[in-house]
Amino acid sequence: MPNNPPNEGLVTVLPKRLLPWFDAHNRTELPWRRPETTPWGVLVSEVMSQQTPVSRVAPLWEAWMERWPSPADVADAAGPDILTMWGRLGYPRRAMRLRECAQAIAEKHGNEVPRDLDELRALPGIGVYTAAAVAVFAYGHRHPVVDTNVRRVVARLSGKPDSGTATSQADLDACEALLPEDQATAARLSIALMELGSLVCKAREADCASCPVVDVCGFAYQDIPEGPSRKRQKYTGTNRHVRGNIIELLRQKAPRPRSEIDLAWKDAAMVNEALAQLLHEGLVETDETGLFQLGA
DNA sequence: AAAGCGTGGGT
DNA sequence: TACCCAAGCTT
Repeated sequence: MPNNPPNEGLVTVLPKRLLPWFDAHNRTELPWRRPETTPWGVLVSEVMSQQTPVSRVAPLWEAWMERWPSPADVADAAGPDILTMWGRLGYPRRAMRLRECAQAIAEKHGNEVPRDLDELRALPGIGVYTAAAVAVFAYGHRHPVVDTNVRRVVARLSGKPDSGTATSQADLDACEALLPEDQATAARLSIALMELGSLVCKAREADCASCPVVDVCGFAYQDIPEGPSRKRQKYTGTNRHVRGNIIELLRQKAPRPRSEIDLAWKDAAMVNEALAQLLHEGLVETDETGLFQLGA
């Protein structure tokens, strides 16, 4: 009896079960899954989806890609246009970083999204997850792609509670150990794992009854205590709330005088603080006459 | 390395 | 009503 590593079975079973399941349940209506989508389109979809539900991203991605199809198009766009187009997706700094990313690709990579994981990781706004997602989903490479869905799925498969914290090297290793050797199969499995977490093995409630790998899962038949959940952040009444209101005001109409910025929040001191930050970060600026507008 | 960064839908 | 959750990244 060979002493196989514990994941040997799963490595064989997962593709056999998950790939057919994915063929049947893959959300092909997500616009970036159309076959003609470029690597840049994939990258944009991933950045927009950072901490934002894909249902809200989809329509915006369509409009964005139609207006600015390539990195060079985004690189040349004006700041106020970028921020207005981004709309209410949230975390507007992502939009500005996406433009920086586009500029780097246009200037240093010949307007082509790099294939190499480290080159991707070096781009503004691209972290470990997004770099892997682009390398795998756009180029079909073999890397662990670990977002909150995959982290949860992999943890549950092995019968452990999801850490609920930021992805660790151990999470990456655990995922990598589940990938088959064949590149194309590994890439397909990576999307399937994420889709399973998104549609079936959900955070609040795992729908084990409709799971294609329920019989090999360490979670399904056990009472796994939930791990410490990620620390939740307040929004109502916080600095972020004020910042959001100010940016929204300027998306609606700009330029505006300071007196109208003060309408964003009843606490003037909080407006002062938030506005100072936004000016410092370049999300807001003043024109020659001292009126406020979205940053260039 | 913990904290900060938007927004909205579901329960 | 609150709270949870959503394809994370940066400093």
